[in-house]
Formats: sequence, structure tokens, C-alpha cells
Amino acid sequence: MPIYPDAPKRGRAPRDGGDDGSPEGIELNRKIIALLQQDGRMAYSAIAAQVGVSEGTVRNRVRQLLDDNVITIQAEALPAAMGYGFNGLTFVKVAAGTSIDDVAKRLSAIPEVYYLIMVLGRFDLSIATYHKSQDDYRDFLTTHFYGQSDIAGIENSLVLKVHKMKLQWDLNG
Amino acid sequence: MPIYPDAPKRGRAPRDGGDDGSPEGIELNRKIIALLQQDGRMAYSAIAAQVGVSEGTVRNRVRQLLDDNVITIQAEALPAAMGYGFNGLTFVKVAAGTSIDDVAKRLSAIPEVYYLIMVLGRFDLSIATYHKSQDDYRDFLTTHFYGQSDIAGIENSLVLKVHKMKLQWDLNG
DNA sequence: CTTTATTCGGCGGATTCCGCAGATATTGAG
DNA sequence: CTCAATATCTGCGGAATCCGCCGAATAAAG
Repeated sequence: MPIYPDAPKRGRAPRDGGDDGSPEGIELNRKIIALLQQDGRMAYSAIAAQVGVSEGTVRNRVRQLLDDNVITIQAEALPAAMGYGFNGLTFVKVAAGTSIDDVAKRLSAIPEVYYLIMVLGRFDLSIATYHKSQDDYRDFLTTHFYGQSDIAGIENSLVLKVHKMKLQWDLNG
Repeated sequence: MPIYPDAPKRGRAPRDGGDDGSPEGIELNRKIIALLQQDGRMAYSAIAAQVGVSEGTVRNRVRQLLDDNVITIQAEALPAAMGYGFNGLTFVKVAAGTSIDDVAKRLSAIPEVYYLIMVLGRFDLSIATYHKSQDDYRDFLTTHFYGQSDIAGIENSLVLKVHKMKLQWDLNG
């Protein structure tokens, strides 16, 4: 049950768009998700009470949302609290004739990499990493970038501060 | 009870470093967090059974970790599933005489912003955003950047693909 | 209207959560 | 070393929650 269904199917569809304010259909999912974004451990019954449906309904919806990978409910650990205080930023130009996806895949497998995107512009990949120290960052660079045949060049920077890092949406936008 | 305590205090301290393999002290926190990173709703009793302590202990540890902001347990929604398929990247040079933190704070409050960092280099801030369409991205730029007195200039790019995005650490590194 | 497929909600039992109090363990002081 | 102080850990009992199941309700297609 994706938030945005692909195609209409046979059978009962979720009730939707009650303009009387009653929580229904897709709107219901949005409200449930919004609550779980505040507290991932909130009791189903508490959610049910707030959105105005039964506990079983909330449980079913959440299960489907999880199964469909629309949402995930996980603990996030603050890197700094875990001893990872050095935050590197590396821009990569992939070597000609090499698959960007392959390089991205190789680098994604590195634990220190927490954010890796393919971008438009002078470089192909932009990578944010966490390390315990500056030395660890240097080791990271020498091990995975310098001298690697699939990489044409890199440029480095530092993340001085992470102001925001959330995959949470204003679902009523 | 941070993972890395600031200073020793009086009183009982968490048992630590049992090299017999029994889960104790800081190691215990790491194991609990690791499990919650897989399933944020895992029952305390289930966690307790796996790490070898009582349910109450797990509950207390998790509560403290949450209170100390070492971890958060929240639902994350997949942007694409929510209809946000356009992924913008904006680099900002803050105007002279303006506090970078203030600008960062202003922009962090925008729902579409999911990743905002202060960086070293030609620009001050790097911002990743999700939008429903290219038009929405343009609106986002014109509303919050162009013509704003606290911004000296911006440069734009696109995130073509997010290969990896996670705030989860190999706690045994 | 009838069929079909899916959601919704209530019900029971098992499980889990929660606050509390006592036991236990560790640190610092005398 | 001994003792006091402080914080953690665990067990317990009651309340709340979770879970599977089945029938009722609802919406789309024929």
C-alpha cells in the first residue's frame, strides 16, 4: 500500500479524501507516519486514538508501510557520541570508461561512508564520511581513492557542522 | 549515560570491559543500539534475551540513551514514495557580516531541506533538498535564496541518485 | 445487482511494558 | 581497609499493549 498507488486494482480501495476532517485513506497513512516520525516506538493504540481509527487498523497500515519500504523505523546513533568526530567530504571524478555505478557501489560498501550521491557538475560523486580522527580520514583517502584505477581525481573538503540530516517530510505539504 | 562519559562521578559505574564475552557496560549499549538499528520497535525483552541482561535494564539504558540524545528512534519516509522525486543541491555563500549559523538555522526550518551542512571551501553551506517537481525547486530557490539579504550567492546542482544515506555506525569498528 | 478483493474493527489470550523497591556493585573518603 | 554514598541491575505484580483471527463493511469491476 504505497502512499501513491501505482494503478487501481479490483476490490476494496482505502477510503479517501473525507473533507469532513475524518482521517481516511492515504491521509490516514500520512497522519500515522507523522506520529511515528516523532516517536518511532509510539504505541499503536496511542496512534489509533489520535487519528481516530482502531488499533488493529494502525497496526496493519504500519506493517504494510514497512513491508513496502515506504518507511523504516530504526534507531539512529549520533556519530559524535560514538566517537566519530571527524567529518570528511570527498568529491570524485570517475575515470573515463568506468561505470559510475560500479564506483559508487564499491565506495558505498565502506562503513565510514554515510552519504553518497551522484551529482551533476564538475564531479560525479559526492561523499560524506565520518571518522574518529584526521588520521583516519587520511587512511581512508589513501586506501580507497589515491592510486585507484577507477578514479580520475578527487577533491577534498570538510564538513564543519551538520545542521540537519533527516528524511522526514511535512506530509501535509 | 553517554557512550563516552565525560568524567568519572561518585557511585556505581556501569560494569565494563568483560573480556569473557559477557555483555557489560559500554559494550552493552553498543549491542542494544545495534539491535535497535535493525528494528526500532524491537521489544525490550527480546533485546534483553539477546544481550543477556534483564528487560528492565534494557529499558533503562534505552531511555537514557534517548534522553541524552545519543540515539533517536523515529520513522523515516522514503521521499520517492511520498511523491518527492526531484532532488536539488544548493551551495550557499553567506553574505559578509552575517552569521552562518543564523542562515543555517533559517534554512534548516524549511521542510524540503533534509541535509544541511557547513563546509570548508568556496561556499559556506551545502544543502540537499527534495521536491515534487522541478517547478517546486525553482519556487524553493526564488523564495528562500534569490533576493535574500543574508545570502551573497548560490550555485546549484542536482542529485542524480542517492546511493547511500544512513546514520548508522559499525559500532564494533 | 452481483461478484470480488481488500480494508476495517472487535475479541480473546499471550506478551510486553511500566513503576517500584530491594539487592548489588563501584567509587571516593576517612 | 572500612564505610558511606551513589548509581545500576533485577525481580515482581498490575496495567497496558500487541498479535492473530474472523466476520462485517466498503469500493471497484463485470
